[in-house]
Amino acid sequence: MAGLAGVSQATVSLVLSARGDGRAAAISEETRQRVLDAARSLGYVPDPAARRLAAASNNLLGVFSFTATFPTDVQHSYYPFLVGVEQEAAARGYDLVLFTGSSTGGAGAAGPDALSRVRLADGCLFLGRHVPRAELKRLVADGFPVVHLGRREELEGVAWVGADYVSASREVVAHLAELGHRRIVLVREDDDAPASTDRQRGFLDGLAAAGLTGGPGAVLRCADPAGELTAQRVRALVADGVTAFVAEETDTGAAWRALNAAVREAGLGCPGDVSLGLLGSPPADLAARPVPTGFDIPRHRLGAAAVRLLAALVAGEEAEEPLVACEFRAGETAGPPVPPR
Amino acid sequence: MAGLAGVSQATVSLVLSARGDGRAAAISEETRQRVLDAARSLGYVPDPAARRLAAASNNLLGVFSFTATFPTDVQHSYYPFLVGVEQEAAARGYDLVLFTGSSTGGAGAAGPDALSRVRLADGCLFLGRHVPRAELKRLVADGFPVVHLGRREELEGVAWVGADYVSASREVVAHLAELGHRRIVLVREDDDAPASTDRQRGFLDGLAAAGLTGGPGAVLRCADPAGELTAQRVRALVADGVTAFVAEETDTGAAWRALNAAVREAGLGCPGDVSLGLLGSPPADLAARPVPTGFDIPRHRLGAAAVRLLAALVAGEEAEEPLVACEFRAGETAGPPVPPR
DNA sequence: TTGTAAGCGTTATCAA
DNA sequence: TTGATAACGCTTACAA
Repeated sequence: MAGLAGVSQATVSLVLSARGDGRAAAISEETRQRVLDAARSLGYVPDPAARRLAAASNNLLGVFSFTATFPTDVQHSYYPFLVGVEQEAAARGYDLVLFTGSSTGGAGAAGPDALSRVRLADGCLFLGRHVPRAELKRLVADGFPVVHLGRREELEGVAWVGADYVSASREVVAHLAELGHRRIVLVREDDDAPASTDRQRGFLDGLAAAGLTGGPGAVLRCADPAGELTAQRVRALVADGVTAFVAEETDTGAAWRALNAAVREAGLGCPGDVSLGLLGSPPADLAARPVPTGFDIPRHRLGAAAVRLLAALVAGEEAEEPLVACEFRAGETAGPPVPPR
Repeated sequence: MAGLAGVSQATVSLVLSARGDGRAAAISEETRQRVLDAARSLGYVPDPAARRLAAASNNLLGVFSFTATFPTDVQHSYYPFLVGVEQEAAARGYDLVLFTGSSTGGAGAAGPDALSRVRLADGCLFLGRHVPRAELKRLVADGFPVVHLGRREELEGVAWVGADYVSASREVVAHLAELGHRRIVLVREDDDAPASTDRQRGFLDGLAAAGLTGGPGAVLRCADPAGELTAQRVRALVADGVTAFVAEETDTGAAWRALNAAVREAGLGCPGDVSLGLLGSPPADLAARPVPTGFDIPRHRLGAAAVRLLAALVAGEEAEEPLVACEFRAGETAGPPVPPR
């Protein structure tokens, strides 16, 4: 190549990497053209591998998930996040490396060095619930840029991006309070995932902000929502003055399902007799009608925010705000309170 | 790294690249362990770019799409393919590089060298309709392993994997013939996409195999199905002895929609009065009921097959059968023929 | 069984 | 404005 154009390899490099940049100043137009022509006629393209070797960064952002990145079941997949991840990565000129099969028994599933593979990229995004803390912290300790998608305050030093469940839950309660509800009950499952805790906090904050009292019965915490949340129980609560219920969103949608079933079984209409709220998005099979009042987790934006943060870390910049706001969804399951019949 | 283990760089390379292979014979178990331990403690991972440059492989398979890889609309996305791609890649120990933003204005959207980025990987999978032929053939000519997902016979030399529409369509016709239908009409759009042509061929093959005659009217080819395929037309055909219709699947589902609309408008029930078949999967909004008799394109398996083929090419092996069988779907829109009322 | 050394195709740093 | 030349981190003969 350099031969055909009659110049040195270095000159070729100069010409070809100057493309786009305005600073073509260092090369004479004639040489430039000669090189460009030769390149075209040879179909020459700089080898990206060599390029990256020499330039020490490879324009690659990793995505590592502790479960299959593309599970067969679209509902429980990371797909929505990836949409945002890809868009933002593309916008910033990064390509994505999907580290496959963490759980699928794939590429490097085996050893504890499975995680080391990610060092191939300039930085890596992590998704999933079950994180191998040690390995992750190791990466961080080595100065490798790491971002976790989902709140991870327990893992000190690990940067993360998460949805602001607190504010979103508070907003839903505020909406109900504004409609006139005075007694609202939260139905949640009995685990202590950050996502659950956050929602409860937001719920209680919202109550307080509206001048309402949480009281002992305001949070219905049940190991098995379907078992505890009976029609009878609902009827009793309503008789006692409760006019609205909110359920937390979980993987399975169990709380929301149980709540709906119990209300229906109690012979109560919604929002005719009671108002319902869902702190999150409905499971796919219940997505149709009626649209639950609640909020949506902006998965696209979360993915994008994660990439932004990661890109910042890679560039050695400061981390930004890790919380992404959720979107309030008016829905059709909440109306003014109605006194019990 | 080599220092910590007290061995030469070459030994490190030997140890690390022998992994998986049974031929660890050339290295003493002790040295091997020492290197492995050192690597683990340092979190060392061979630089893929360097690896590739040094003429080996880097365990990376590329995925390049000519539209955004992750369109917001899941329905029209490559998601189903990616499920298979990821699974198969994981199973074979490959990681995936998503070359982003071909159309999104991303990473390398610009020049004609956008495609050259894929050379970083050991081989690359291409998805999408609008292929830059020249660039692709260039890659192939350079001996870079390339597989296109979807039939691409026009691009000589480019390996591809596609669905076997011919056999699948033939099977649907055979099913109808077995039910007793003697006059079947194919409704197709008026373009010459390979997918359309294949279906028609399968349709005619199926007719012939069942001892039925295609005849001039067996294929209803209309530029605008909605315009041509009127209720009147359907009624006339039925009066003339036609007892079953099959429509091809297209992006928009236009043919199938038009067929359904016309039949309904003609006051005919299905499968009571006429049987219907769909050569493909129904559009999402019509997916519910009734399930159309027809076939499903096994997108998972297509993705997996593409990876298998690509892996074979990367390994310098022979290409395998590029056609993936579709799955017959009994559905609920076909029954025994009924004489016109 | 392990070490030495020659590339691989760029980029970057100096000189010229 | 251009040309040598030294990295870059690895693989792979070939030598020890």
